[in-house]
Parts: sequence; C-alpha cells; structure tokens
Amino acid sequence: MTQTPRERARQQTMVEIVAIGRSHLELHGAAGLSLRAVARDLGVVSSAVYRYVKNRDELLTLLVVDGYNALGDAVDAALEDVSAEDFKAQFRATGRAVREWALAEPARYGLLFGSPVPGYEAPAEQTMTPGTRVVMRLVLILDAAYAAGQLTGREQVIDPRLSADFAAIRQDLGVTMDDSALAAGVLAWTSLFGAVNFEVFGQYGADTFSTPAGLFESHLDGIESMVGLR
Amino acid sequence: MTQTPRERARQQTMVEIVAIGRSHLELHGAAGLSLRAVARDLGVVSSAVYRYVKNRDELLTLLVVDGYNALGDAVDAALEDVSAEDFKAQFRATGRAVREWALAEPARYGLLFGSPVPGYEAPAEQTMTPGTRVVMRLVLILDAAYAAGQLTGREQVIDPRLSADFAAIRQDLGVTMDDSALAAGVLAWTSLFGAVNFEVFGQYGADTFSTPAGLFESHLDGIESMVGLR
DNA sequence: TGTACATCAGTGAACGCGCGTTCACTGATGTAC
DNA sequence: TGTACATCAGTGAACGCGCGTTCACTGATGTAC
Repeated sequence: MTQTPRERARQQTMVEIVAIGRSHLELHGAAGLSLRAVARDLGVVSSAVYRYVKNRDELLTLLVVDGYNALGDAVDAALEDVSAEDFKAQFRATGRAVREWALAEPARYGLLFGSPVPGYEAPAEQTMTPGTRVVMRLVLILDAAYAAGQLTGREQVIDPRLSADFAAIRQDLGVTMDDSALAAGVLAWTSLFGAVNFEVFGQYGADTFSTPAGLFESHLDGIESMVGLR
Repeated sequence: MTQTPRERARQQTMVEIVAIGRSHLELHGAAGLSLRAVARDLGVVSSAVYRYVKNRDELLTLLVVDGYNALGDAVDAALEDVSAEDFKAQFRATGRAVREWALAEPARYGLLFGSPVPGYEAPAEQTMTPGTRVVMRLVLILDAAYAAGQLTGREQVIDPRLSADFAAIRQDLGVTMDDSALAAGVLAWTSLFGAVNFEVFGQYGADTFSTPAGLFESHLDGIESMVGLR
C-alpha cells in the first residue's frame, strides 16, 4: 500500500491529465479534444502524454468515466439529506441533482448524454458501472416505493416482447415492480433526462421560459403523477 | 421567374453542397465538417466553395435548416394520412414520425437535438421557423384536443412566473389551453424527444430492450395518459 | 444581330495553423544482491 | 550500505496528414446598346 514517490507522481499526473481534458471539453467539445493540447497545458512535450494514455480514445474514455462518476456522486450527495422513506422527496432530489449538475457542467453532460462522438465508442467494460449509477438509483427508489404501496400508476397493456425484457430486468436488478410500473419507470427516466437535455442544449427558445427551474419543478410534478408516485 | 443557365447551375450546386454536407455529417459529425472535404467531393478546388458559402458556419446553418425542414416534412407527411378529428392518432403519428426520422438520420438528428457544436451558434433568424415546425404541430394538435374537450389532464398548481410565460405563449401562438394543459404539453414534448434521444444516442444498453419500437409505443401510451389525451 | 463590357465560377498558390503517433535517446528513480 | 542493472518519465525530431481562408488570375456567361 505504500507508494514510491514515482508512483505518487504518476497518479497525480493522471489526475491532472483528466482535469485538463475536462477543461478542454468545456472549450472545444469532445471532437476537439487533442492530446497535443493536453500536453501543452501539462507543460510537457506532446509525446510524453503517451506514457500515461494509450491514445486519444483512451483519454475520452477516462473523461466519460470521470463524468458519470461526478454525476453519480452529485446524485448520491443529494440523496444523503433525504429520508429513505420519503420516496417522492428522493425522486425529486435525484431529478434536481441531475439538472443542477448538467447546468453546471454542460460539456461533460453533453459528452455523456448528447450526440455520440463520431468514431468513438465507449468501451462497455469501463463505462457500464459508472454509467448506470443514476438509473440504478432511480429504479431502486421507485421499486422501494412500489414495495411500500406508494407507486400506484395506471395499469397498462404491455407488448409481450417488452414484457420479456422487463422480466430480465427484474431478474438482473433484483426488483419486484410489475410491468406497468417498470414501463412507467423507464418513461420517467427518459422524461427526466429529456427535460434536462432540452434545457442544457438550448432547445427552449432563449426567453420562452423566465423560470427554467420552475418549469422543471412542474415537469417533476407531471412525471410523479404519470408514474403514480405518492 | 425565368432563370439563366448560370442561375440554374448555381442553384443546383447549392443543393449538391448541402447534400455533400449531409453525408459528411453522417461520417464525421458536425465538428468534423470541413469545407475542403466538401470541395473535394464536389470536384472543385477548395477555394471555389467560397463562391457559394461564406464560411464553415454558414454551411452548418444550411444543414441545420435543411435538417429541421426534413424532419418537419416527415411529420407533415405522416399527419396527412390521419383524420384531423382523431387527436390521439395525430399525436401518435407525430411521435412515430419523429422517432423514425431520427433513427434513419441519426447524425442530422444529433445536429438538431444533440450537444451544441462548440463555437457555433445557430442564427435565430434562419433556424427559428423551421426549428419550431414540430413543436408547433404538437401544440396545435393538443390545443385542438383541448378545445374539443378531449384533453382532460390533472389540474396542477403552477408557479406564477411560469403562468406568466404560459400567458405569453397563449398570446403568441393563438392557443387557448389553460396552464395545466400547457404544462402537460411541454412535458409531453420534452418526454417525446427524451425517449427518441435515448434510443438514437444509445443510452439504453445494447440489448436491454429487444423491441425499441414496442418500448416507444409504451412511452406514447404513458405520455398520452399523462397529458390526459382521450 | 453584333459588339463591348461587366459579372461570375472556378483555378492554383500561398499563409499559418493544428493534429496523432512513432522512435531513438537521456537521465533520474527504484530494486536486487 | 554500496553497487549494478532495470525501469520509467520526459525529450526532440520526424512522418504525413488535414484544416480555413485570402488573393490575383483566367475564361466563360450574361447584358446593354
């Protein structure tokens, strides 16, 4: 567990590289991310970065993982202040944390939830776990509410193939919600991120809504009632 | 109204430039769009494109407008086959048309609804009208349903500032829906695009859902019931 | 109908820039005996 | 504790590439008389 100075230095340089990458993301977007520019900011010759990162795509992957974890941490932190029995409050806290993080970090949010970076595919082995943290939280909140009888959405006819997918999801995640509740849950998830996308990516006209936060609260109301969360 | 051969040639070249730009978008994304590459495909020296397009940003704007219009046309075409009195069918046709167009043209969809292109801002004068075609359709469908008493969503407490925004929207669009209906409508809009975003941008795991179309239909059900469309 | 001039599409060279990645190398740090 | 060797961070040059944009130019097309 003791580290040599060299190991410590290496670790710190890695952290610095990711931090520089983050700031470049903000300025030039994912497609404009360049190892040479990172090297410059790191104060090192361009080839030196290759001691730390195999190539440009690997840096992108680091940034994706870093982003998912930052978002996941933000959500976790927001949930800490909320009673585990108040499912509605938990849902709202999650939604607000996502929105606030996205508005504070639009470029990182865009990397995670925007258009794919052309020519780059995030390797599932590395991004899977961090990438599912938020949706996991949502599912667990809704499932706990369901178990407590506080998720009473409308019954819905479900396509048999979709029903089979839901069965697999129940199994994989160890969750008990029925098909209708799961369908509503998935819609709640996409709707939440849809609302955040539109706001962060500027789809609402510049001054159509004077209170985007108020609009988002109204969306949370709507999603809650759609999913039947009481 | 008669055109000289030169004028006809120019117009056709413009069309070709936009078509080439479209295909480059597919391959390299918006950030990778390059006037030099367009010139190459056009079979012309790089400086020649400047006779047609002021600079790279202007080509992007042409592509944005082109994309919004293609999407708008797809929606309009889908609505032609649907009775003007069947609001539910109209809503579903709109949703399906958006989804299908997006899946067929993921890069163009990404340009319109994905992360913003760094350093580029679409000029409102040119993109406003085409950019609002779909949401206009949605609003008019929902408003007609409202007027016919077929939009009976849940009453909702609305933030006073949001209420003022809604009043302005009613005025601007000549629409009569009350605050609750408008709030539900905006949520329906963002939810629809949120569902499409997730599917097109690959947020659902690779094989979580065996029938994305079925999932989308389920989402349409959910959105309809949320908005109270009968 | 014919000629003089203006307009315009396209050329080719140039400017100055940035990129990813490889490779042989130096010199400092770490490790085994 | 001291020395010999291995590991590793960082250098500097090079490869081959692409980009946006400007500019003076040629030659074809269009227009006015």
